[in-house]
Amino acid sequence: MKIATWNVNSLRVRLPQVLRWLDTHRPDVLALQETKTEDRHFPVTEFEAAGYSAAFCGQPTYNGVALLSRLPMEVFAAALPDFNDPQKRVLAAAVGSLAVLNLYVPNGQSIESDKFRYKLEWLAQLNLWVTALLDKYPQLAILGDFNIAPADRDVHDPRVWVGQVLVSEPERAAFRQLLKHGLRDSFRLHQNGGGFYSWWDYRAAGFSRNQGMRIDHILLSPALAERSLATVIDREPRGWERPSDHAPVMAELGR
DNA sequence: ATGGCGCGCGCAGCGCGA
Repeated sequence: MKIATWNVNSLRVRLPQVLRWLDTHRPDVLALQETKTEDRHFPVTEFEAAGYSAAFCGQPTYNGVALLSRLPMEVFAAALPDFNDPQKRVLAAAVGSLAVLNLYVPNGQSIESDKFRYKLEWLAQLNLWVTALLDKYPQLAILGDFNIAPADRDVHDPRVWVGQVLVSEPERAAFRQLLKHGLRDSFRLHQNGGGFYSWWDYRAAGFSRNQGMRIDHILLSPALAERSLATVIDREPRGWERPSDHAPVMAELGR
């Protein structure tokens, strides 16, 4: 089984690339973030023609998440519970024996910003929810754009980013809190080195110089981590014409 | 070196992303 995540930075613009990538890799589930697409405009028929059913939770201009699946899918949440938030950043579904939680974690903008406080509150509420989810769904995968580089090896030049949003200690502490539940960063089950990124700035030729960050993740519950065969960041679409600034990340599960 | 690009919105240029 293959599950994947991709921040597409507008599904309207990136639809041909998503269809191309699905056709090549045929994941069972693909979680999308930053669809920036209202539900009434979601390209359901295009994905159905490709063999995927779709669940989506969108809004105009900003945010928006979706799940594509080749297997029957039953949505059980479209928001963080007990957290009043108009921003569409969460979509959770049961797919076969798995529970899949698609997240678009707030960016935070800057440490001084109100948006940063919102990010930390959002992450705290997520941590509360994950405790309950793991009880109910032992086979839980949490995937998406976390907007957190967990460690300095996930940042091209940590000195430039010290104390900034995406790498600050409070954000990393929230990420570690998720791992304390027993969740594993699936990429790190298979690769210990640095220099592996999932996002590169459009500016300053970030991709061609591999100046990026690893902020898109697939976390696996203990039961799923045991089944983990591989997790790869596919850099290829980042090199296509008019790319998203994020690359897809895909995990392969055995048994 | 904090701009640099790309997106939506909407028709100029701004807010936002990371």
